[in-house]
Amino acid sequence: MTVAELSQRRRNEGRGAVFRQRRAGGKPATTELIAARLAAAITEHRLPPGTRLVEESLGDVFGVSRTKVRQALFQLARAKLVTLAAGRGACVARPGVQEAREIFEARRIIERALVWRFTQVAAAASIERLRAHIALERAALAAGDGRSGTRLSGEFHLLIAQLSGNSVLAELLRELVSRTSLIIVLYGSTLPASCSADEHSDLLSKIEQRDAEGALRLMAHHLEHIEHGLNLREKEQPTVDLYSALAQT
Amino acid sequence: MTVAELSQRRRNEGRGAVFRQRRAGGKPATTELIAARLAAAITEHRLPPGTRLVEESLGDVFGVSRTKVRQALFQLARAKLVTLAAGRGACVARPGVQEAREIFEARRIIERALVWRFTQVAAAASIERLRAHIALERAALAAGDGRSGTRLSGEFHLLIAQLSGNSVLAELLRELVSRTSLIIVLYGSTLPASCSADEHSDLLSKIEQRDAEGALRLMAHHLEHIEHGLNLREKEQPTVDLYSALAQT
DNA sequence: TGAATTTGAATTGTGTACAATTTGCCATGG
DNA sequence: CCATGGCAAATTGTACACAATTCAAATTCA
Repeated sequence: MTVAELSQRRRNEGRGAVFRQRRAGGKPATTELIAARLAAAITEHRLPPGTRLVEESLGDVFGVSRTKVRQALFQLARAKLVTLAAGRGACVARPGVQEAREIFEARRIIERALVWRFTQVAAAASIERLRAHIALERAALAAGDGRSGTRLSGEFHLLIAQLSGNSVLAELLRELVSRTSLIIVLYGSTLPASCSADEHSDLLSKIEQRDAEGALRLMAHHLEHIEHGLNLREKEQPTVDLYSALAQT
Repeated sequence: MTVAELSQRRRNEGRGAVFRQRRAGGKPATTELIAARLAAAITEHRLPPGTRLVEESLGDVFGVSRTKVRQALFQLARAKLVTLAAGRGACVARPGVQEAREIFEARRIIERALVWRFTQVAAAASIERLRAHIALERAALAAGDGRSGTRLSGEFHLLIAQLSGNSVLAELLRELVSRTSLIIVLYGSTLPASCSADEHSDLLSKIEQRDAEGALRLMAHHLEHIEHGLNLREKEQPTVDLYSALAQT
């Protein structure tokens, strides 16, 4: 059932409370849960960029009133996963190529530093944890589950950040990773996720050998590899082009 | 008039609409404006850490209903400037020493990279802009305006980020800088802000000479200087200490 | 006295009503 | 046939009402 159909159904029933109560066995969803569910749906490409997010429809989906949905949307707007046009509602964000490049640059800066530090301080248990994660990635790929593969690939990077012991940086990186998944669906990653798993594995080897310099280089290379697999040509921003075009006439 | 008094006054008048309309000549404040005003008040130390932020009182101050204030508080919570305890309202955040150290480490990582890049790409106009900013810092210091001095000092770092042409990183840094000002008021900066202006000036010299390596080193040193001027001893979390103290008796 | 409990004021959490705005559609006219 | 204007539906923006919760002070009982 699509979001639009749900919205229609709600209207047909007059007051939506009946429908809302029928759904969801347990307690009503909190604002954070709604934001998390929406964020997951966006980063896992179930809600493609540009999708309109109508408050009341989402309220029906989650079994709550617009109030909580609205708060969740504001939060996601701050995380840059949705764009809020005043008086015009929310859409899943569509980061431009400029923003995409900046995000990759930011990731290179942050993740190089993180992997450098991690290589020096990582306990054996942490390395084991990463190895297990890579196994999950491979399993998802073997099962042909590309969606899980993409998610797990992002989580690998996040895991390094969390295991490095700087939760502030880990939090910053979380935002960048989720925005990256938006970029990937927009500018099509040509490289199969399997490359990712292999490169993750190589990176882990360097970390295990305590080769900080090599690990750093591999991480930088890995991120560049992902970025170059995208089609980041300047084909966007019709608005600005239109303005300048009109100014000439 | 204090926030508490405003709250009282509102109650005394029965319906607050009268008071609310009397205030604020122009149009009602938007959610973003409220968030920005609150953020400014927090980072400029007019609202010290731990201050309770009662929704209705703030609503009176800004001449709006709780709805907008609430949204603004949620935004600030995501920016880590306020903490939201469920059912217990909002307080100005009190970052712990661990978080403080992590924030400084994050800033070192990001700002070293930014200053490196800036040194390579900075146009003459950008350098001039920074020089003018340092003049503002010195003027504030000469006038004994410590509050403006602190704000301007933070803005210098932000300016480098913005002029480096990566607005994603600039945005990340903005959050870190505002959290830093919270740390400074909590853990008391012993060093006078004048040091900052001098160090900013030295940094700008290196940038002007296109000495990327030297500029990078100066920036790292500058941030360490600020951090070491703080008293980041493990003196927090009285709750845990109380528990262990009671267990002994 | 002092610990437990009750009570009530203050505040937050949530839904809902209504106003303001936007948008698509249709009629009207050039 | 296209442009224009205005109506109607849909959607957002905001305030407000009321329920749920928290906190502290007063009260009660041992």
